[in-house]
Amino acid sequence: MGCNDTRSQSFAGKETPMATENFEEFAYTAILGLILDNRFKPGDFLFETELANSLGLSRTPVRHALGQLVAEGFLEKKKKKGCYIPEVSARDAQQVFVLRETIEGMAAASAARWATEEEIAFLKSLVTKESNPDNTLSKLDVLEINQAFHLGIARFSGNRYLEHYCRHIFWRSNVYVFFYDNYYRENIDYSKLKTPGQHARVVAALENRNDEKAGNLMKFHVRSTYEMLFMKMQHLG
Amino acid sequence: MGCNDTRSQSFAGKETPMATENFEEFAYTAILGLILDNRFKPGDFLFETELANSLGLSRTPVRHALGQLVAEGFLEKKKKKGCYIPEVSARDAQQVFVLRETIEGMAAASAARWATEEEIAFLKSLVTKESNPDNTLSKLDVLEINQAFHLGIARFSGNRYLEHYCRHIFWRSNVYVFFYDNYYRENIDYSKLKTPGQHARVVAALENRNDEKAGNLMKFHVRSTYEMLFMKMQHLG
DNA sequence: CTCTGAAGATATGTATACATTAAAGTCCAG
DNA sequence: CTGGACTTTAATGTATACATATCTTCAGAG
Repeated sequence: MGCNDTRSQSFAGKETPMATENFEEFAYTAILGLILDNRFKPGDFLFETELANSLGLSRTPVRHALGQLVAEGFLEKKKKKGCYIPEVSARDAQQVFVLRETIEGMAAASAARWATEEEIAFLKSLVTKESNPDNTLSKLDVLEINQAFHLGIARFSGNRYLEHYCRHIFWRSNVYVFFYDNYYRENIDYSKLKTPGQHARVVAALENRNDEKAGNLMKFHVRSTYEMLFMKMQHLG
Repeated sequence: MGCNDTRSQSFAGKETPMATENFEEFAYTAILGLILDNRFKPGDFLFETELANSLGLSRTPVRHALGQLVAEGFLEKKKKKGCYIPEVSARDAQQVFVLRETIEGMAAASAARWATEEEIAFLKSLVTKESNPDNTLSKLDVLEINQAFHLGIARFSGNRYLEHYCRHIFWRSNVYVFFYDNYYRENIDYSKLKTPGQHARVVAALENRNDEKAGNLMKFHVRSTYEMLFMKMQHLG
């Protein structure tokens, strides 16, 4: 149970704290990295001592970081027992994605009003990258572009609270993306998936400053993602 | 600066931890109580040592609790400086209420589908209380009924993430309700305000299981609250 | 008088020792 | 066997001592 090594692949790319950040922040991002990197499975407990040792810290900052992650809903906690990865279920996935649809829809609509031209250009560059059939993008590349796209729109909404919720529900929903990924590893040409086209259409609506359209297209895109996942996840029960 | 006494009036009704709860939980609810009770003004810092002394704890559980409150957006934090009450502004209020409108609207719509008959009856009883012109309700009573109503609907939405966001944005928006309250203390007959009637109509929609109507009525209600506050808050700038 | 900077005060950040408790294991009686 | 109470164990919960960074203050140079 838990993680025995500190090596970090892909997402979990932090082994030492940056100059500016303190141990609490380092622990937070490191642990979140481990979670997003799927190093634990639902129901697994994250032990303070074990994490502290593997990160080379004392329990204090680790405990603080775990508290944050619980407060933000990435982890759950049993009193005097510990923090653990939330169980996944079809019902939970439905709750997460229904909410994400609304929240991100709202963010896209708001971004149509508040995003600067430079910000929209940035989003456009992301779409260009992921749409190019010449590039051979790794799964990780795709994940990172997708993250930059969704969190970018969240930021460009100009509403700090909305951005906060977007980030949260995005990461929470990604638990299901990763979960799915673990069970169905295939080689896919991502440029042929529906995602890039849907992203492109959202950006087009942003360029036209059409908030209603941007919101609806984003909602459609999120629902489309959910349905794609759910088709493959019937076994969750 | 900060709070010098431990006495608790109105909201801040906790001086000793309950049997079941540990010091971290006690500190959390106690500090939240102090915040909601308006013991601090925007920009005030909450010192760990001071809080620990006044609550009769060590800094450890207090610090943990402050971390939670920051993670949940009740407080902001400057590194190596401390936690402080977020500043208020017209722009911030607008962001908060626009979001609250969407979030609580969604919750009401969801509750129309998922709330049990008992839960709807509970909401109805709250409306009855606040609508009764015979009762002389204190400001505190009204605040508590209002809280029970809004957080009740959040819970009855059946979506734990949505409930989480509702709680958060509700409390955040209440900063403005309290702020306003501090500047404009008047004696008002609450049963004559628009609020009880708007609450009643939301409940009626829930009874009819009309999700769209429930959502729209709630959105309207939240916007109405905002507009009422904003009329009085032009001076915020 | 103002600006600069160095020293002191104060609050946060971290490690560690110890207390507590939930749960797993163990032993014995039925 | 089986069940229940005791023991052990391994984790969290808490207090405290110390490290560190930031703000304040005050002195001295320009």
